[in-house]
Formats: sequence, C-alpha cells, structure tokens
Amino acid sequence: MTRPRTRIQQRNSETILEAALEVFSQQGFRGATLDQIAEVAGLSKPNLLYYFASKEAIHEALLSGLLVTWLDPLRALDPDGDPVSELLAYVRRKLELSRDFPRESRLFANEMLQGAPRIRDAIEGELRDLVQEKSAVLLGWMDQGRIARVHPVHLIFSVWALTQHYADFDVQVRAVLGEGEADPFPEAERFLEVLFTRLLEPGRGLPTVRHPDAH
Amino acid sequence: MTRPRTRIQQRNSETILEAALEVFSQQGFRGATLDQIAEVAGLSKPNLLYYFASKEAIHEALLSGLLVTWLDPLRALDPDGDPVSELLAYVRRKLELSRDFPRESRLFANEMLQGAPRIRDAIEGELRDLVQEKSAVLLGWMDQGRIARVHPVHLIFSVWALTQHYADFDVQVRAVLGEGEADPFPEAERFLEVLFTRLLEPGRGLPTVRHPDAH
DNA sequence: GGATGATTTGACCAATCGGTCAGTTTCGGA
DNA sequence: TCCGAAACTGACCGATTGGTCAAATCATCC
Repeated sequence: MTRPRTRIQQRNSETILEAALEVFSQQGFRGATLDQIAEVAGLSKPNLLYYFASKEAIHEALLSGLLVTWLDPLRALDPDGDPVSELLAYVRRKLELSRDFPRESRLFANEMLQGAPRIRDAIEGELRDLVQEKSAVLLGWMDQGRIARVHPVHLIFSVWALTQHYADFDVQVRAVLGEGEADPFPEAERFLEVLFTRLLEPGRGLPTVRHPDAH
Repeated sequence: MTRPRTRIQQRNSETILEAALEVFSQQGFRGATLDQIAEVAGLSKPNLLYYFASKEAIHEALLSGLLVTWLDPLRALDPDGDPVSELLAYVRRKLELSRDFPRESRLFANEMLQGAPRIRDAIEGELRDLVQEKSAVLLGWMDQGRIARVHPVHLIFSVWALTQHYADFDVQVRAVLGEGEADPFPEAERFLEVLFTRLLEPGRGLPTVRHPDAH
C-alpha cells in the first residue's frame, strides 16, 4: 500500500477519506455504505474502489492514522516539566482535539462501542504501553508529593472521558446548554482546569506517604 | 401499542428486546440486522415481526424506556440533603448503572454519536429541563458556600462522562488495566469519590462570592 | 496530434437487507 | 376431545448491499 503519487490520486484519496470519516463516524462501520460515502465525496462508487480495495480498506486507512494523533498529547507529557502544568496542558490539548476533530473522536468511539475489533492489537499494545509508561511518571510525581496521590491510570481515563465527551456527545451538550448559546468549549476548558487543579493539588487529605520501594 | 398479555407474549417480547439490546448496542441501528437479532433471540425473523411491527419499532421500544432509567439517579438528587453526600451518591448510582447495564449505556452512546435522531425531542425537552432544574439546586448550594462554585451544567456533564466512560469504553479500560486484573469498578469508584470530593470541597481558591441577585 | 496509461463510469452480479404472506403448528378453554 | 385463536414458519419479494468489469474518457508526454 504505497502512498498516492499523482496530484489526482492525492486529491481523490483525501476526498474519499474525508467523506468516509464523515459517514463512518456517524454510522459506524456496518451502518455506513459505500453509496453514502460516494455521494458525500462526489464520486462514483466504482471510482472509490479504484482508489481503495474495499470498504474495509477505507476504514482501516482512517483508523491507522488515528491512534497516533490521538495519543500524541499524552506522549508529549514531559516527565521533567512541572507536574500540574504538564497535566493541565495535556487536558487542554486533548480538549482541543475534541473541538477541532470531533469526527475522529466519534470514529474512535464507534470502534470502542463495537468492542474495538479492528484496533484491539493497538489498544493492548501501543496504547497500553504508553499509558503504563506515563503512569509511572505520574506515580513518581505522587511519590515526590508534587501532585495528589490517586490511581494514575484512572486519572488518565478521567482526562479521556471528560474531554472526549464534548466531541462524542456534542448534540447532548449543545441541547442541554441551549441552542442559542455559544461554543461550549471555552466554558468546558475553564471547568476542566478547575477540576484538575483541585484534584491534583497536593498536601491535602491524608499525608502523602513516600512509596517504600520508590527509586 | 398495548402491553403483552399472555405468558408467551410476555416472554418472547422480553427475549426479543434482550437480543435487540445486545445487537443494537454494539452495531448501532443501521449496522444491526433483523437476522442477527433473530439469531441471538433464538427465534425466526418472521416471528420477530409478529411481535414488533418493524426493526424501527424494536429500537424505539428499547429507547423509550431507557431515558427514564438513565435520568432517575439525577432525579433522585435531593435539594434538602447534604450537598456533597448527594452528589457523591449520584456519582455512585450512575457508576452502578454503567457496571450493571453497560449495553444500555452503549445503546445511548450509539444514538448520541449518530446525532440523537430518534430521541432529539427528549434530549431538548425532558432531559434539558431536568438538568436545568438540578443546576438551580447546585447553584443554590454554591451560593450558600456549601460546595465550590463551578459551572453546574458542566459539573453534571462531568458525572455523565466519567461514569459512562467505564461502560462505553469498557474494552479499552480493561485492556489498559491488564486483562488479568479484576473488575475495574471498585477502583473507579474510589477514584471518582476522591475526584468529586476534592472538586466540590468549598472554601478554597477565590473566596466564595454570594451571587448579587440570588434569591 | 497521436499514443499510452491513468481515470472514470454504466451496467451488472450475487448476497443480504427489511418485510410479507399463505399456510401449518401449538395452545388454552369449554 | 375438540375448536378457534394464538404462535410460528418456509418461501418469497423488491430494494439495497459491497464489489466487478469492459468500455469510455481523460491527461500527459513525445
């Protein structure tokens, strides 16, 4: 599967993936049809299959690039930075992804709801490894008393849940806040900043106990 | 649309809805097929349509009962109770729903991802009204300085996002935590209790300012 | 301007879709 | 035991599905 070469190939491949993202993210893999994608793309159905071998291939092309983009903000978490600043920056970047790429978020959510049949390997491998690595960083910060001691993996889950919610449940968010209202994201960012600031602030609750066998 | 009468009607209707929940929650409306549902239910396809007028009717029957159940915990939030206890109890009940009824949660999530075409009215009516009502309660508590001042609607969103995540992204949660690990929910409950306790604890940050025109 | 490969498409295919229907089997009460 | 209604089914329908293919059109380079 080499990359497109001519300008036409480049342009049409992008057009197809763009249309497929629109349809797959809303209907899921089984619910989406090549005819729908073709119509959105403004191309004929046989023409889609001239650029991609199958419906499956289009879906796979979308997913393959997605996980990298999706995990980049977490990957950028700097062990040498200021703990709270780093985590708040992570939350902010993740929320920006929800604002700017809601369809990608929904595509991912659809795949999860189906039990992640097509990206299970990546979830149990690449994603799991990265979370484990960053959890160790978080634990280190907790041992140093620089952030409150909570379960590091659930802390990461909470960032995912809270940010992706604004993309995946966008309809609900806007309906509840009122349709006339403006973009929900600025207020969401303020709320999440307060939430994580208060959650992470060290030196409250039980006194922080240094982990016995921490290096 | 009267309720089932005979024992057979009762039993088969339930069997069909149970099977349909299984399939719809995983594949979405378009992605699910009557043949799949019939196979899971152990009934023939024409027999499904003897009990329900159409695929649409089965889906509708599932959704109609869902919203009530889904909002019950929020409805139970008692304005006269202790603010933090009430909210923590709400979180706990909502998390229990995710643990005990993950398919219902995914059915709801699927509907949201598709833009809620079939429950838009309920979202913009019943659900919105309830959130507005409870937001007023939360604002009252904030005015009294009994919980920290945050955006009440986003506070409710955060409960939804954090609890439903454990049902909707169950595969991811378990994969990241490690397959050998036990049930993620006990640890999730502890984590969320800490999160909301620290978020809501009053008397920190900027001094609480009583709203000028609060009644 | 003509040749050649890249691009595009209408027509078509077998499989599957939601749904129908005539007819058979099963059930419950008299 | 028998009868009418309830429950169930195989066969079938038109529409839609993912995908194929030969032929037509287009762009590019000599």
